[in-house]
Amino acid sequence: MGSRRKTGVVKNCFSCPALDRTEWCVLSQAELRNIDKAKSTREYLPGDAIYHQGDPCSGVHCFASGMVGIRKVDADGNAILVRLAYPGDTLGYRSLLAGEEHRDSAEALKPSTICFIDRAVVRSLLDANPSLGLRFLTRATKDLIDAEERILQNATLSVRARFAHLLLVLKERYATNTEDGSVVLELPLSRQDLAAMIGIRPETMSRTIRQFEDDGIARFSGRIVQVTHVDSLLDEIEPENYV
Amino acid sequence: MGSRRKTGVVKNCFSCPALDRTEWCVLSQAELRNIDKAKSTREYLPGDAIYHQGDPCSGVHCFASGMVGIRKVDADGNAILVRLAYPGDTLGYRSLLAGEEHRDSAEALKPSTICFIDRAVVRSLLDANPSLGLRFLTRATKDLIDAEERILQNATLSVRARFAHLLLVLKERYATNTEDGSVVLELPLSRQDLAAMIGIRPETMSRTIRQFEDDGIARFSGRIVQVTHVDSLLDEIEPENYV
DNA sequence: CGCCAGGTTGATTTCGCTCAAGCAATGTGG
DNA sequence: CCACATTGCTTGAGCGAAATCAACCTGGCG
Repeated sequence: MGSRRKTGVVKNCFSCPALDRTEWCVLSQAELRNIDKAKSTREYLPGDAIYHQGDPCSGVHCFASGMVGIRKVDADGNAILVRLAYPGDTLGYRSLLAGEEHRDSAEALKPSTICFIDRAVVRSLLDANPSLGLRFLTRATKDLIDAEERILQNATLSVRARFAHLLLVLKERYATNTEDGSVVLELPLSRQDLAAMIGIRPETMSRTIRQFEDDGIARFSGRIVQVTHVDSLLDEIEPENYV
Repeated sequence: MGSRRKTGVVKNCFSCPALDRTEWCVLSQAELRNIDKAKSTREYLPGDAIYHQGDPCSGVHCFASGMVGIRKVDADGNAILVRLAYPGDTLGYRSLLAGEEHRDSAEALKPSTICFIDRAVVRSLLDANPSLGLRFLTRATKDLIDAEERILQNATLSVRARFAHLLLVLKERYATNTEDGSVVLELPLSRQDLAAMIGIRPETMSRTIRQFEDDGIARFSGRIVQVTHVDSLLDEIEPENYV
């Protein structure tokens, strides 16, 4: 006991801790009640699959709490981590809207609570309440801008810079405490997954971590990272910008 | 004369050659008439900017005919080509929906006809006709899937494979004629822009082109390319897949 | 004519991958 | 409880692909 305290059952959508961050928050009380009745809730443990790439996409998953990673199978058959999802995210909405089957897999990385909403329900809500569609549109647009930003960065930046950037992003979400200017955080990912996130091999990840330690940028101990100089991370990203 | 025949003035939206490919095609006649009255049309010559990265985004541009490239300024200040737009595309909708200013620049690569629609008009249409929003949502989702596909490919595939892929994509759009199995097309891009599209340096582009010639995959003469074996291009992309 | 931008080519270097070994933590079956 | 696989991580050695640096060539264009 004690290891499951965050996975308490979500009673209903109204008390969902992530409701404010979801697209559904524009719905009326009556519409929300519709979802609430139609949804099914499940608890996932680390490693559990929420859905698999290639599965038919029969609805969306509403990510209430926990931690989830999105994976894609590459040409060699490896399920590489492509991004993280956050509570409030609606998993699988792209596949649902664009086509038939899931383009990627979703896997719980920590104990998570996730609800499922059938496509028919989503469809009827989209038809009934135009603001829901606009809300999803805004979301898709934001995701799109992020994706294009990432294309540019992967093409332009060095491995060091990309790793520094990743650390900064993770810091925003997972920094535990800050003291004398340094930041401590627990990486939610294995080295392999860290590597995949910035498109490199695990060996190169190890070496890059070692470089960062040697350069005094951060200290790594397992998944605990102490970033000694946040500014150094920023310096890594910007190759002597002049603007 | 003869070099401008494709840039005839677009009289109105109803006779727009790209209407079927736009999101606006779901609008009623009355709504389309609204756009038609509110829009302004402009002709652009190669090199002309449609909008600049950083500009406030005061509406969308409706790409009727011609050819347009989307550029992004990288960390070094170079305006690198990130993708091509096609007639029927609505330029700048991401920036309009997501935030304030343009995240990239649009530039005419060939003589082009492009209309401008003010954000207020777009907004009122989105509010009035829910299917328009859903249409844009589908579009954004498709773009998003493309972008993520590209992230994966850039990380996974070799330069040869990425160039082969680019040639195949350009072939779909710009293949002029096919004869004895070979395909001839006119590349719409400079070497520099080709290089930027697959995230490499111009020098590497030159060498890759030379490799393709030496390997008998294609013959390059200026911007004219004769792809001798289309199958060879496909072979380049799939590194002995077994599935 | 000289200039300049775009393109090609060559020489060299750098970065990240591959291959390979070793190590610590964890699990498993006898 | 020990012998042993297994898995994730690190480290080293060598290689190869692409970047970088540099020269040169070409075709406009003032």
